[in-house]
Amino acid sequence: MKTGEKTATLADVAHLAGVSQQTVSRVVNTQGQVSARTRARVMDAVGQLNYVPNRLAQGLARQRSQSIGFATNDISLHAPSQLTSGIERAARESGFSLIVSIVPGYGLASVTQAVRALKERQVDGVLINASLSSKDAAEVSRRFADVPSVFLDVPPDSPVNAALLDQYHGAALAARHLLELGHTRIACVHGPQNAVAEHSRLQGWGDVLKDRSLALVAQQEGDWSPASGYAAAVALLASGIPFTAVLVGNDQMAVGVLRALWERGLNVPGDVSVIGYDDTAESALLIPPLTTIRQDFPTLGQKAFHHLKALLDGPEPTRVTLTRPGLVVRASTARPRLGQRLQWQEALQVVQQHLWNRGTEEQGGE
Amino acid sequence: MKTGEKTATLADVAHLAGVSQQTVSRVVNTQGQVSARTRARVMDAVGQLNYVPNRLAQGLARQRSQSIGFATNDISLHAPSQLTSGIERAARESGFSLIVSIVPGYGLASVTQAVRALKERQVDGVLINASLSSKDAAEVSRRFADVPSVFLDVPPDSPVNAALLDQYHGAALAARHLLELGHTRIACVHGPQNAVAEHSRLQGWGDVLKDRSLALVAQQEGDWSPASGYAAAVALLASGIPFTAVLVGNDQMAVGVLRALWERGLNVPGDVSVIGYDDTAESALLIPPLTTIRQDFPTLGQKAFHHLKALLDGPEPTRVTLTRPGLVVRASTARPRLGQRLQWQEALQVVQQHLWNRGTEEQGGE
DNA sequence: CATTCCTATGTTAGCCTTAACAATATGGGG
DNA sequence: CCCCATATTGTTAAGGCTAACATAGGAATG
Repeated sequence: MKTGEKTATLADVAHLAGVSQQTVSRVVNTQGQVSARTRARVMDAVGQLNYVPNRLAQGLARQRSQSIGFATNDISLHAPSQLTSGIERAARESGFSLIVSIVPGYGLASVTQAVRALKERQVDGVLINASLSSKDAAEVSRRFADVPSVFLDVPPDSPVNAALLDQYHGAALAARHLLELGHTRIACVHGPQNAVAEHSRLQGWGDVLKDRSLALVAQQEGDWSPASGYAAAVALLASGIPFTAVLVGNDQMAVGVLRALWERGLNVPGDVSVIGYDDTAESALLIPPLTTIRQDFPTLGQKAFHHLKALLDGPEPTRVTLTRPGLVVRASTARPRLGQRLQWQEALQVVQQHLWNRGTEEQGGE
Repeated sequence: MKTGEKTATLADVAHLAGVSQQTVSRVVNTQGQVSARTRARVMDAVGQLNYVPNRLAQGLARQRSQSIGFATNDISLHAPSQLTSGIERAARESGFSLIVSIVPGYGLASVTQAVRALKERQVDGVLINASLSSKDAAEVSRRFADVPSVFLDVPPDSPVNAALLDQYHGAALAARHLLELGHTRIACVHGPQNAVAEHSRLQGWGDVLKDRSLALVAQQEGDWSPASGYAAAVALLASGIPFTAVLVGNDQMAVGVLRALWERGLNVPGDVSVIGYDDTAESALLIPPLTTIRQDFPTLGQKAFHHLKALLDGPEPTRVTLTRPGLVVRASTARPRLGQRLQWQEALQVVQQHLWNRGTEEQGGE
């Protein structure tokens, strides 16, 4: 903070009110016995000087900063930003401030660096939303043993405190849905492999298919972005491998997949079923409305915070909470109807494409 | 932070290394003269004790916390989350931590509350991304005169430090684009009126139309969400007022608008042109690809931080920086072709709708 | 009326760092 | 061999707050 006309301190207030610092402290923190008269005088002085407590000093004296840290990877993505929203809210309601520290990249080193920065700030605990193997999570937890931590993106069997979404189960739900519709040739577009959650999902998809002696007919990796979903779908189509359904790692990539299929004149769900993951705000309004797996990140954020808070209040045994996502059936999935494509649909595509081109050529590029 | 086996302090390190605290401080902060031998001994002790500096104490002593605050409204929205990403990054690169405080609701009181919480934490400065009138912004700036502040969502003529996107100009770009294509019956779906930026945009749209003696034929308000965009478009259609183009306040609502038009069997851009605002990652891959106004929030966040940092380093005159967004022409806009709707398109809608319904009825709800 | 027990308030000593100043050592010039 | 400049290290006093203990009045009790 910059020096204006000097911020008032407890001592200033005490002086003006003619009482001791401690009394002012008691009034400000509404704890301990203070006579109504004194309280009024103090409050008055607080108002006059526009006193604002100094939480740094308070934290130093109390040995508790009333702040928590959130170490997360790219906060501009859907999941982290939704999580942040839930965490901040829960924290604020409990009187905690939130310090955000982005984990730049993957791996133990990056996470360690981010958490260290938070520890320097004396956060009372940390929430860690970065992909970490079971082993690495344990290592982080050990290395920062004096700072309670709750992980949000680690394998469910990690020996650390964690609040997780049951990715395996969610993925299984998606795969089972396709199976029940009668699909047997299923491809997938998954997220980055170094994302732990994605690994669980791949597993979930695979296991369900395996139960029916099936397997994914093709896989492509994206980076969560719509553009990467598009590229992945294009690659899938280019491979020539026939498939009637695609499991997609998140709804954003699904947008790209939908587009790629559309460009090829493939009808969704007539020719290809597409199922996403997340249920973002736009998913219900895409064309077609996207069948997907719902994940409630803000709520997960709140749960994670309260888990952390419990850890702060009284040490509990390490535990992992798993929240099961749900299947949301919309219009992007249906029974497979191989080889029954309607002729006039292709005609439509051509006409529509033509219209768009006309729209585009009138104005130059970007 | 919880007590584990006690975090090491400067004194502990000093003791172990057999030097004074001050010397350790000098080594840790790499400032002042320290002999190589001593430095080595200290570093060794630091390593052994796994010493981490206490930034609270440091902030108290230095009268500078090396942290900045970000007061923003709903961080789960596109703009705030993108902004956060840019700000955090710039801050981290300059050695600052970021404390996030959500502004719960609209208006001076909410903002004051959020900024006060940040001031308590002794942030060196604040970035404020909440809609505030010119007057209210000045009031906040005055009330927290001792904390340098940069505003991100205030009118461009506000007497405060601000880093803004030129919403007026961006909106004008969009309206001009439609005009140039030949549209005269233009409707709009705008965001919440209490959003300052939205006000500028409405103004931009209006002024451009006024230049041609035109006006918006209809307006609907949304809340930035795709669902609200859908509802707004439905209302627009239900009103019976004919229009050939829609200006939309953000790309997310545009998703809903596209969907509503599609459901009515209206072709975009054949029957109605749609232009969004933001250029989100999915915009280029929607069906049809969305013509929109590009806004680079992460970069704005960085600029805002550096503006704030300049304020910290040396008081400068108050200034406002305006960044001009750009028009991205894609396929959702074209010349108006009133009354030329193709019959078979409606037929297609019916068939497709039927297909989807089939897909849906097989599996129960959510 | 002395004694006990609250209630209301004050005092003192830290929390961990840094700024400012003090002190000691080192080395070269006269 | 003394003196001064420089390099290196140490000492002391904050910074704003709270925990823990100390003290002074009363009211209640016997």
